Amino acid sequence: MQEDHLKALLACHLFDGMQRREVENLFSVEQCHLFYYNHGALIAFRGDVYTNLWIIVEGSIAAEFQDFSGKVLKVETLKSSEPIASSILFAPENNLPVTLTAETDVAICSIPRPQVVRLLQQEEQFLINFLQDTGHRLSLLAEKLRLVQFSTITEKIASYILDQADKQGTDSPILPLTKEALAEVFGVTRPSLSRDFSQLCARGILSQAGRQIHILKRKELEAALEKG
Amino acid sequence: MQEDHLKALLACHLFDGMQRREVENLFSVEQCHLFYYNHGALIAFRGDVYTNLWIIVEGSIAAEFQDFSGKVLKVETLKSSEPIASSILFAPENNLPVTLTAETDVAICSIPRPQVVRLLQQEEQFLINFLQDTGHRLSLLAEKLRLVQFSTITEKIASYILDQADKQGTDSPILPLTKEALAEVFGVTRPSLSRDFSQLCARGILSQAGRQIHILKRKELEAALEKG
DNA sequence: ACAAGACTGTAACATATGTTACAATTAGGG
DNA sequence: CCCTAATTGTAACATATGTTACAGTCTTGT
Repeated sequence: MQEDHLKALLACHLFDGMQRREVENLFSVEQCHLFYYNHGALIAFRGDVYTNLWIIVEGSIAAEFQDFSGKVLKVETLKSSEPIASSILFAPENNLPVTLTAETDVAICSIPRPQVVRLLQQEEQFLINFLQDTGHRLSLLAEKLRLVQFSTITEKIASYILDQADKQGTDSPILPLTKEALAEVFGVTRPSLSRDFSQLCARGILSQAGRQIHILKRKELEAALEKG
Repeated sequence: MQEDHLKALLACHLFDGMQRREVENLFSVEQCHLFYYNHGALIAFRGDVYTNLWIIVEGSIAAEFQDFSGKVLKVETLKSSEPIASSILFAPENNLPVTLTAETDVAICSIPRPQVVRLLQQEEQFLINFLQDTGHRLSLLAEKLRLVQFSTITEKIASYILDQADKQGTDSPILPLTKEALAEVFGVTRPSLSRDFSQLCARGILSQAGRQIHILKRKELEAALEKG
């Protein structure tokens, strides 16, 4: 394995709080396999059997639901050093709940389950990290479900923009995604998203120039969180 | 603790494959607390901090999302002997993702987290069971999200009825829920559900008399799974 | 600097689902 | 067995979102 891939692997949060030597004592990198995918490649389908723990060591991966037609709901973007579907590794149904697509050129390290079991048993820190990761994913997924079910497009926009303004520390945030990608994250169509953006502008709450947003009436935007 | 509550506790799948004596050696029932709730009571809100592992020892609990208005999406029904929100116990955000409501009179056993940690470390079987439970919940939640996002009401009905027919081993299944409860499970309004049921009847695919369903054209019902 | 492709806004229209209200039926408790 | 409350079907209407199509603008690679 290349040194940068090994570094990415050891930077995985599952190994937080462990020394590199401890990790290397407990599992042999030789027994892991590396897989490479090109940008845009389909890595795995929803329903595929998942029996090894995959950790991304290069690039990033989209985890999403796909309709038989083209409809998409993006669940999350997984980046280098992140484990994939940790919860599923030990689920009674070992099937991936989402489809995985390479958003860039990607390299994945595949760790056999017995090695994971050994780490869980022999390293308390790894156990805690693993449980934290699975718990965190469940929280994310539950929140996603709540948003999909209970919020209108306008509410999603308001919540997203307020969040970005917060993160970027300004009332003039720049969208980190194209509107097209944002539509996938929200699980709505692009024209519908565009329409609602326009309405918020028409109401004088926002102004936009491409990805550059300006919050003009923050209070009304916050009010839109609860009323649409 | 009453003997029947203790029995329910030990019947929890987390203890599968362990002897009663092993369990009792590893954690002291004395350090657990019992909580009682009446039918209909609110047990906990979404967002509440969750730091002990709760196991139902009597009755059943609805885990659901609730709108600020009255809209409800039921995620699952948790029955006696089932653990609650096992994933969340170790999540970095220790907040319940759903609201818990008592569907009957309920008794809950609350196990302090340190005791759970000890069990996880010292009993491999418990660790496996715990990971299986969290994995299973994630699978369920992911599937729920997919259904909410990608299927029409008619598709949900078709899928549900075919599933029930399968479980009950007959093409004339009886709905185990009122239509009102079913609407909550689907996250739709009751009149909308009723309207789509009527349409399926009008198309000659089903007939219904209260909760008694008859599948008249199984092939068309199966086709409705993919096309609405 | 240019061309090709990606991204964006917009409009007219279609459709699924929600809202509200009311009457008919059923089921359970006293 | 009856009475009340829960459940159900239905209709007219409102609304949110999807669909399709097109034209304008921005990006990016060469």
